[in-house]
Amino acid sequence: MRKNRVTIKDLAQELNVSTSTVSRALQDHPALKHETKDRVKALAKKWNYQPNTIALDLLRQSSKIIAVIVPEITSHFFSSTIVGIQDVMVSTEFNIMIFISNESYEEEARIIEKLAKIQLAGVLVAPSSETKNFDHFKRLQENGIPLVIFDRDCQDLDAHKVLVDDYTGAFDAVDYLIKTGCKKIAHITGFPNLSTNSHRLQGYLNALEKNGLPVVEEMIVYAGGFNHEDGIVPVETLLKSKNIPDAIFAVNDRLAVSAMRTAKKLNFKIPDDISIIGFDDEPHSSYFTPPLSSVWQPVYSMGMLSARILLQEIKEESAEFRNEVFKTELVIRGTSRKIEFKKDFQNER
Amino acid sequence: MRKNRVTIKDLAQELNVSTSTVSRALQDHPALKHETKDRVKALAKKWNYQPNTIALDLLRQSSKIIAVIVPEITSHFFSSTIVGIQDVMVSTEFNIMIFISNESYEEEARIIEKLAKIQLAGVLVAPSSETKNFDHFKRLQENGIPLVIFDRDCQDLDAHKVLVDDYTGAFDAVDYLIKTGCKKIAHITGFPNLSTNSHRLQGYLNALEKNGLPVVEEMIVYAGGFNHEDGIVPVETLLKSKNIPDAIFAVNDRLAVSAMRTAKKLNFKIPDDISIIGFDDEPHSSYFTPPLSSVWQPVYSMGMLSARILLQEIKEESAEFRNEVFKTELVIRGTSRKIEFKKDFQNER
DNA sequence: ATCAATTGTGCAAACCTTTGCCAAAAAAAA
DNA sequence: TTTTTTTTGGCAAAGGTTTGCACAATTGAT
Repeated sequence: MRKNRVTIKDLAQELNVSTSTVSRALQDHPALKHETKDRVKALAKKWNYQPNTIALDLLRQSSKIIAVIVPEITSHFFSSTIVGIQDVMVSTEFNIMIFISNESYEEEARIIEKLAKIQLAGVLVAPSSETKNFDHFKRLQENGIPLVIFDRDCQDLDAHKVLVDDYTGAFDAVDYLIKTGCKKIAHITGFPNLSTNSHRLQGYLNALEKNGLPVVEEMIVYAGGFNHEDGIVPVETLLKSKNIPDAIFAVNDRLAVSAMRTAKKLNFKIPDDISIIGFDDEPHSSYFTPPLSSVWQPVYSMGMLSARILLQEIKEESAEFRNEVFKTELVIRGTSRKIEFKKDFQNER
Repeated sequence: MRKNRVTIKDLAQELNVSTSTVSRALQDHPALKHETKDRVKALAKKWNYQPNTIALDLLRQSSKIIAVIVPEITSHFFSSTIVGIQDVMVSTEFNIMIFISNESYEEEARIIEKLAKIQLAGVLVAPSSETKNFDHFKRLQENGIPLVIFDRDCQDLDAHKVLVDDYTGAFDAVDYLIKTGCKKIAHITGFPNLSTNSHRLQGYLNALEKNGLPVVEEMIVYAGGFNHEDGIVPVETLLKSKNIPDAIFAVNDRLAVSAMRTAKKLNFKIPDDISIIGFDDEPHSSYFTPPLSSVWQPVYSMGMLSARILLQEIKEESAEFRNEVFKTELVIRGTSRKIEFKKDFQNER
């Protein structure tokens, strides 16, 4: 079946030298005649010699594999992050192995269990929304496996972290809505356990407070998940209640989109009757009618930086854990009103 | 740094037996006293012994790694396929390594070059849109590495293939448009080299022919890529020409969406002035206004089947190459008219 | 008591590569 | 020529596991 690979022994035999000479020749060891080196290299090339990675890994007691664990892969968010990671890794000797936790703590723990059997160079993980216990991550660290947490924070876990400033992103969005005249702003959020969600909620709350608006309990609704379907019922309830909001800030674009559809169905005019702002700024968001306003996150850069930090840690264990936080950007499109110049001007002074 | 792993030698030493005994005990070898086995197993458990994968791989001269090469990962299509693959692999001893070719032949060849250095168990690949030469795939096969091609066909390459019946999918969509009264149907397509594109084009052409409609050269427009942006100029040109279509069949949803937006901007009513049908049925397609009609593909199943066929081939080389073709499904929503009963009835007889 | 059959266990090779140490050969110095 | 230095290249171990072969010990049969 598998063709016999050319090994260093084959070369040695053919050239009547020892395997060590061949090995050294291929590595340009200084203590070797040039002529010998050249002969070896020539034959290696001719026979298309490929070093046996597995043997090398065995020798070094570690493979060149980096595991990436994400809650899901079908959203633009995580797939783009993976592209960022891969784009960094592709020019190195490392390769990435992808695992999907399906937002399940159990699955995540099982994956890490499985990883323990493989000897890998490092792990990048965006924790599942259920993950409250970090022992499995700690075990990894205790075994000397470099770890970087990205996107979602693990409080009380000492590790390298690459996050997004969700708080400010949310604050700015809600602050913007208020500046355009909205007074009753609802917030659709998800699993409260998730750092990204709780930070966005906090941003929402503080923006209300800063602008002297009251926090109304019923205006904060929880969706059961991150997908379009998960938003329909909560939003419908909200828009059919006595207390109708004049704006919705959604924790992500999918929920924002389902809010849009529900609002339209109930004959709300967007953004005149109700403004909507999402989070993530997915590529198709600008293609909806009206185009969705959203909070953009530097996902690709986040993936790249996470990868770089991990590589750095693999190269040399660092004394301190890094904690990088990326800034978001508010992208205003058609689902929110424009700030009028006069108003803005008044605010400025 | 890395903690010392427990090896079979450690166990052997502690129990005063040879490593072979330990090895056999852990494998429940028949020629071993029960008592010995139990003692070994107990200690292995107590010391949390984990077999060294690398050593095993070296022995078997092959790792438990499967490479998956896709043109991109941010679309719903490929990310879902990957989920299908992963869902099959997760319950096996195999893990997947993902590589992204960015629709580039060169990159694809480079990846395969890189793979040759690693000894892997098998490869799953959706070829890039530029790939016309299959020597790199053949080289893989010649080296005895099991290979499965999915989504995109490689004509003249003998390999396991898991594809989608793009031809019928397209035919049905266009046939449907004609049944709803459309007479001037345009088609936005992409790289003609790609099997999926050419099959969809063929389905479009044959549907016209079957219904006695003429093929108009200018009605077939080529977009430079698969993304939203790539559709804007071609569609604008089309809709501003003298010869305005009454329907657009797009080769994928992204282009369909950009056609929708352009049509709206030019004040076309959808579907009254112009019908639109896409391909892929991405999850958010139904959230546009009006909701996009599209051709659904069983992406998840395709990923799963590809993975299963590869596993099968890894287990035992099969005599024949399999060629599986999945059926699509036409999903009619708001961007295309409904078939009126009478009309349908008339057509039936 | 002797031999054969059975059962349990160990030795050592094999998988491929790197590398510390040592020795042989060559060159330089005396 | 002899000694010293330098250059060159080989030996063997190490990394963890499996497994064919052989050997030892036990049991059963004669």
